[in-house]
Amino acid sequence: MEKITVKFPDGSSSTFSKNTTLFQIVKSIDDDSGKDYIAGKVNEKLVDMSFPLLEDANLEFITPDSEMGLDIIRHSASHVMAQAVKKLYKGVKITIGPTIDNGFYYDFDYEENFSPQDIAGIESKMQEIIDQNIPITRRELPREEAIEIFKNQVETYKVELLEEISDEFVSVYIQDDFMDLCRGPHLPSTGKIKAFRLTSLAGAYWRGDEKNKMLQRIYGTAFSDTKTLEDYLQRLEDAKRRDHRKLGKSLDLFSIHEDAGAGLVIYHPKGAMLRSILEDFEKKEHLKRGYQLVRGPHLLKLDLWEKSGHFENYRENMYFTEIEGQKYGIKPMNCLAHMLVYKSRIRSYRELPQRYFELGTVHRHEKSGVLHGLLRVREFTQDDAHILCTPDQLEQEIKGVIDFIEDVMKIFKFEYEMELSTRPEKSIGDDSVWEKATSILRQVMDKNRIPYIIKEGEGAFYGPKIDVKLKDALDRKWQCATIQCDFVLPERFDLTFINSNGTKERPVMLHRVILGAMERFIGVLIEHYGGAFPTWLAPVQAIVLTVTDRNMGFAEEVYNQLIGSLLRIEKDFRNEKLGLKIREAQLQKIPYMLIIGDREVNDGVISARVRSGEKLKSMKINEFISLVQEESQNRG
RNA sequence: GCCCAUGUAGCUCAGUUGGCAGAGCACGUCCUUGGUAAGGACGAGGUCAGCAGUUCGAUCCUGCUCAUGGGCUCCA
Repeated sequence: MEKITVKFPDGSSSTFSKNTTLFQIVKSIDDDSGKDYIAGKVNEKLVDMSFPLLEDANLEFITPDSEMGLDIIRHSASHVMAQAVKKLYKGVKITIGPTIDNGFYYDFDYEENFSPQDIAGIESKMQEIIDQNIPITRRELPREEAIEIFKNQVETYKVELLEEISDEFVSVYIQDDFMDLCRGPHLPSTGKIKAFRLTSLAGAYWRGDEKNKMLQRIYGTAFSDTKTLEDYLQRLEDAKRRDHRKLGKSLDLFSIHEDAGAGLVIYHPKGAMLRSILEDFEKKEHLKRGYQLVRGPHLLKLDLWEKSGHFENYRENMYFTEIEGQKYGIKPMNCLAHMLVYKSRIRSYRELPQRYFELGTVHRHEKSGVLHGLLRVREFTQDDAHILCTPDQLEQEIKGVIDFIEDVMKIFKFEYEMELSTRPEKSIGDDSVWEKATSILRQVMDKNRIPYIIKEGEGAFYGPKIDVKLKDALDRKWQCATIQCDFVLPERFDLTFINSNGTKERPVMLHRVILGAMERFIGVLIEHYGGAFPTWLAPVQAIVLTVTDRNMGFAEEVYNQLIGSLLRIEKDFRNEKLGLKIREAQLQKIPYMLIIGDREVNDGVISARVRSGEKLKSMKINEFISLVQEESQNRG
């Protein structure tokens, strides 16, 4: 019989007869690791355990607890879920069921809507299928034959998918009477699923297109064992405690009122303070980098929005009003006024680039279903700037903005991902101009070796963009910083500058934000710090606590001296026990608690307790003031 | 906007298969003056999201509206 040589990751190798499967190899080799193998990687290609080796190969086995192993488990779990749903609900059609970060889902088309009660039933049916330990087998067959089979099963979505595949042969996976179109690999049998949970129910459009039918999506997750599943669910619970909506309430930062309107944020004193700190920070950082402050109105005449293309391309997101027969649009962006600043007189190339900065409040009509705490609102303030520069300056200006973003993200210790978005369907301007703008963005990213992913067709209507995405407590991504390269609006508004030859030339405009929107950034920031802001950001930096009523006089002096030094201080002189006051200050996540008892009054000092629980040695008030000021300066 | 769920005191949540609405925390008064995460007693607090309908009677059943949560689509 023909022999083949198999090499293992540890460098060893063995010979087997041709057609030996991975199963047989595992059995034959003396493996005392006690590990369960669920799939393999043959020459870097993932395969099932039943895969027969036909030639010499490098072979690696996949364990259930590895990243790839988990992916396979989850994929098989989604098949088991689909099988369970088909068994329970006659006439249900299956569509697609991929794995996602931390889990999987499957989309179903069924006349009646699933309810949360159905989920329990589906879970127990899945458990039955798992307990039966049904073998999962792969079959390759001609595409036409697969189409026939799925047609007979009235799985019209599968037929639709198959009709778009150009391959002559396709693979399907079969467990019992259930068959699904799938590349694989899969677990050898359903019993290998040791821990799973269905997590939620949602609607989802077929192929993600809102023109298509809405399907029913069931989300789930699976792990290699019960312990890791429970750890994961626990981590989710913990993350929910960092939710900015929860902390916004308990730390008394902001509220959103049904009476006032959805998506409209009302800042309470501490939230307003936090925002003000960020705004001061922003102004300084922009002035340091050669930006100038400008300011535009909230209403601009409709004609101007028509000229810019906003009316045509952005109308459904805008609010309109009418004053004395004149139509106005409420600004959803700040660029128009900034262009009018530029256009207010003739510009020379000598004064470019012009960098106009504004904490610009905008209103956008976001669809009701997308509103989300501070992260998606209808009125928000952007740290917006428009840079008007010569085409020659464009690259260095883009680089300048990227550096700015990196500097700021480092200060907050944010990790982020970058994306480059290209021309969308609904847009203005010539292809050549879009091509130019897109390639320069790409060029700057590549030149500076900044990793990014490309999002086709997701640019702004006037130009391509680079976005920075930050994650919330539940790892959902939110766009914050963005840089948008625009050759189109300068053209539409006939912006010019006089070049060194004395002739008129067209400037380029960069639209950019660094934090993005104050609301969204604050939302992400709250979750990032879990509400325990560093001293420089904390709306309340310290709280003065008395031990008994006797100490109030000196405590009041301390308090006054501290607020006099512009520290952000609260006081709690209530007739309560110290332990209670400390507990409440701790729950409010205040960085320092200053305790004033008889000892402190006698010595004219304060005793500070840090949020961490650490007790500092007693110090004079001035020492404490310097300590906080220094810490704030270092952004600690 | 679409799918599913939810909406009870300031907050977190019980509850009534249709018959006067409950707890803890917070709040107020009093007692207590206590040294690093919850001292005690008493008290006040509700159009059970809103509007309509069914019913002798609706917080509960039905419909619509608004809002919130998880997704989809869309965006900072």
